[in-house]
Amino acid sequence: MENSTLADILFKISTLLEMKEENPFKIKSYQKAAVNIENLPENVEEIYKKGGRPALEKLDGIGKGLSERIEDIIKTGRSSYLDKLRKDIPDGVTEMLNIQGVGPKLAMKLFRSLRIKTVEELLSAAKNGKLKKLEGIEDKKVFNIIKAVENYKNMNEKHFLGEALPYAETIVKQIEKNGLGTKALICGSLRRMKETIGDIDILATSEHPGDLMALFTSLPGIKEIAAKGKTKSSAIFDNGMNVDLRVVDEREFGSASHYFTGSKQHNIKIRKIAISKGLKVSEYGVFKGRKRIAGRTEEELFKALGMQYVPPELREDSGEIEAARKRALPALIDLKDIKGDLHMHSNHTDGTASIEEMAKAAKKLGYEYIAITDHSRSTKVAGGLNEKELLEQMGEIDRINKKISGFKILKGAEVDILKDGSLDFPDELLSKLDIVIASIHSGFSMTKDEMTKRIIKAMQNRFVSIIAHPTGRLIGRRMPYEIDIENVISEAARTGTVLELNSYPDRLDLKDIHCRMAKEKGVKISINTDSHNTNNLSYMKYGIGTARRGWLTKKDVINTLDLGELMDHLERP
DNA sequence: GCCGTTTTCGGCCCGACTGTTTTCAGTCG
Repeated sequence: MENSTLADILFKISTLLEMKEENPFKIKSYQKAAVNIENLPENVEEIYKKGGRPALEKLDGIGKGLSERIEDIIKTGRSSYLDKLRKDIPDGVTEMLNIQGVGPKLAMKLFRSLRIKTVEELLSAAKNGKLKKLEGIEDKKVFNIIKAVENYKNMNEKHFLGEALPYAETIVKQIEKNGLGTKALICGSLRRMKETIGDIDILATSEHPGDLMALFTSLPGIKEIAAKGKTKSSAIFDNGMNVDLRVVDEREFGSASHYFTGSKQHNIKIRKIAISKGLKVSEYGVFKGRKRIAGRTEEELFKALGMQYVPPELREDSGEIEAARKRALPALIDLKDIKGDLHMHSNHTDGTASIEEMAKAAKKLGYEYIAITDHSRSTKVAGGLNEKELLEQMGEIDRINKKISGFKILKGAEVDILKDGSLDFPDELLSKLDIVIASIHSGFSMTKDEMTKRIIKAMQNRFVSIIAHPTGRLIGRRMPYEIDIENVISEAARTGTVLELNSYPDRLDLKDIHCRMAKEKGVKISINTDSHNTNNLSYMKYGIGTARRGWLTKKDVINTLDLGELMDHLERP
């Protein structure tokens, strides 16, 4: 069972407990356990299989009660406790919590007093005046609920990092353009580089907060203003993106950005540490009694708490706070460490740019090398190359390499891993290439066992350098293949195979926690863009963000090596 | 329901906004 599935069940339990007005701290325990499990690199089911409930109870936030619930879930595939809770509260009532302004109390009141049990029923009750029968609900609230339901209905859930980040950057530019916002910073899960994000949070300082709010709320593309105050405004843009802008004083900027960046669990733990030191942390600063002792910068805030600076991408309460207190955080990889890109396509297959155009674009980014890795013959939809075409392409690369100085194009291929784990090209041909990437493009619906064996067999081929997009997921569209990722990582460690972190915004595969797991087993990662045109090369920053979330350093990543070192690394005995 | 360099019992992060209210509960981040 995936950790995310398990975490999901625990989240659902916490929601239902909240609606039943259980002890708030019990509710928090379930939430905390869910978050911890979600961020855990090791598979909880495996932990349980190896060490039983005592092993579970060693995990942070899991005690006797929760280990029993988790055992039940692992053994039966469902939670009898959750099933019991759901009997009393229909799923539709829980769904109403997604409506802005409807929380657990109101949802239950609607259900108990008016028998409203779906979002649709809520909308019609709002429209036909039934809602006003409830105490404490007047016209304004009814109006807001109608608006919120409509927003909920045409909101398409989460947005890709690769979609949200450029959008947010454009808004920041517009805010800073006319000098009203002296400083603006993207915060929230976007700053933490999560693979999908809900809202965009922007923090700004300004000499003229009122004017800045007026500017923000009149930006092009705004569909609706959800709130507009002196220091905070919230707007919904026509692509469904919800953007919050907050303005704070310069001297609060650090503590405010830390607070608005989150994650929630990280903030809670930071505040607890503050309390244990006789301090108080809020978005307005770090306080000793009434005296502000830090807040202008985030560095200052962490220093005041006796900690190392924690980069935003690590702030998930997954060990970063403990490490920062011991000054043991890794020096995370940075975009500028990248010296080349080892996975891209040209117009010989499904790319749109020529090899030379790709090379020149990469050189312009400051890279020393790239690998051209077009598809192999079996990937028919992408126009995969046959042996003869690949040999011709290798000749072309030799010719282009002579033309471009101070830069090297490696001869590569993205070779299909066939259903039996063999490769789409014979070893004799693979041996002529500088780099071989192997990946799966068909036969997704195999059992976990078969799929794991298939990939492991490919890794055992001595010519295979990298496994590309190892889990095959497409975020929001396709689940990962059924594979035993821990086994795959162990085998990669044994064979010295590199695993890819594919930077394509809807892939980000390996994902953050798997990167961390690979690093711990000593497996090297290659962060590649899988570009199909020259613009795609810029996707590298999403891969870097994910790598940082996975605690990777420069030395964990092979395409930070210079060309000579890389060629040595790619040599197989 | 979890947790412990003051604790195995008594705590558990902090503050703003909204809509409804004359002092606050609910919601949100």
